Amino acid sequence: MQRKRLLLRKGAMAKMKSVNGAEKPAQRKGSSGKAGRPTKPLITRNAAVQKALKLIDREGLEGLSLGALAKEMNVRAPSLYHHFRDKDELLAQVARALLDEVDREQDTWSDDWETRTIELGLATRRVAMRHPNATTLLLRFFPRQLMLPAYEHTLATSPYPPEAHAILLEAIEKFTYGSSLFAAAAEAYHTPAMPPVDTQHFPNLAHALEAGPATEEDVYLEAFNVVLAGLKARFGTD
Amino acid sequence: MQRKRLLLRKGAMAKMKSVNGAEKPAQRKGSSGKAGRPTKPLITRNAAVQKALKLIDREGLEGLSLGALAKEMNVRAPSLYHHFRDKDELLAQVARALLDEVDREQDTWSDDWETRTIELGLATRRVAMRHPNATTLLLRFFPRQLMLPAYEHTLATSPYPPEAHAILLEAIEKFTYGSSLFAAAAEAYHTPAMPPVDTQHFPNLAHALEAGPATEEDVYLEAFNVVLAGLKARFGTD
DNA sequence: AGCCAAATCTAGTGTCATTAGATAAAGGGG
DNA sequence: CCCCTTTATCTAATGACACTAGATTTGGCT
Repeated sequence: MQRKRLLLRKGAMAKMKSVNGAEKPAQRKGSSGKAGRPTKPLITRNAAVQKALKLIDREGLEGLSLGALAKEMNVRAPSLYHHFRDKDELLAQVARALLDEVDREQDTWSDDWETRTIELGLATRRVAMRHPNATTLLLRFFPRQLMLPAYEHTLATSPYPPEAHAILLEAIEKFTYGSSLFAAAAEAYHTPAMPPVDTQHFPNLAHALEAGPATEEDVYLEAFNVVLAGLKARFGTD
Repeated sequence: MQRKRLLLRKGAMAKMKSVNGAEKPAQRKGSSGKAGRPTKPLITRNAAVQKALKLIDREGLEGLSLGALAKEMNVRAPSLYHHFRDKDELLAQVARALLDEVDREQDTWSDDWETRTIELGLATRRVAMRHPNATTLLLRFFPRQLMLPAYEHTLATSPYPPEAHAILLEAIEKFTYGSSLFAAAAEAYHTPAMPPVDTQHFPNLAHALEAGPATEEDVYLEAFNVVLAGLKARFGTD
């Protein structure tokens, strides 16, 4: 059941833009008030995904039930199944929407390799902090396809030899997502990134926490520079 | 309606035992087969947590329902609420159990700082790969308290000055968990860590993937060494 | 001997994802 | 213009599940 919607109807394409004028209207238009097909589709994949993300931002991941999303769209929950096979497919699209936000910034970035690499990581982390409740979705539904062009660009312009590439990606990607996921989780669940540390038992740790860079993002940036320095030390020639 | 059997006399109950023949063990011991407090507690927090982890390992995170766990323990689901406030409290204990596995290895580690630091990261990653279905719990319920002693030890013996400590922790911890979380997620959801990459469109990326170190763990280790090299480059004196 | 607390049970409740099947409009072909 | 298929929504129902209420039985303390 549920075909696969390989083909968008052309008519639908033309309007794809109205995504948003829907605040309150979306009332049953030319209908007798019963059920059946509406004059104008009430749901589009895109609108549903965006509303879902907003709902998650506002209420948390657990706050996203199909019922709640449907209500948000002035529609009933089962109708969403006409557009998504199941809830997971919707969530996967939300994850994709997150990385799309990163992707859209790319043309504003520097040409210098190190700078651009930092900008990619930082953009990723900032999207995570903009949507902390949704960030864990990236773990379950990582749309790596989306990032391949950016990664290819990173490797193609990198000053390091091919043998370094896999290691370079591992270091940068995993560090960035590790930092982003934990920072987002701390925000989402209202738990401090670090618990109160007993200065008596853990003097070095306690000191590190108060003496470190001002913001968590600054710590991230400094650590990113450590990674870049490591790449240069291990693989650099100049 | 449905009477509540408030007034049944004990004698009447004596024969209604045939319940099920229940697998084999943990049969009600000194009981007449009804309900009530058992002679010996059937549930302990620890046993429940361990069984929960096993269930997650076997069936996935979604496979852990309180009903399933209860069945595993020859008990009914609501009984678990005598030992855990709610499911989250149980899951938090499972997360703690994971880090306990890391913790228990500590005394086998080297005294050399870099070696020991790698051993800590590697042990963390290996626990994640031993329990890939449970690993995401670390994001929601990170029992950082457990790791404080290990972190303090790392800082106390590190060859780097205090200003470096916060950055050092960020780099090592976030990289390690980033790698572990993604590797575990790939395993848990049966999705490849990297999708098939089109050699035409992404030549550098494709080459990096086939030319890189043999196993994912090897890539992790090499990248870890990059981080360590970066620390030395940025903060080292010798 | 009696009472309170502990540990389990049976019976629900409400929420939620998901399915089945009815209904009505759109859009195309005669 | 009528008919027919497809599309998009609905109502109703199902089954899992987390969690609650309150009954029941036993252990331990006084």
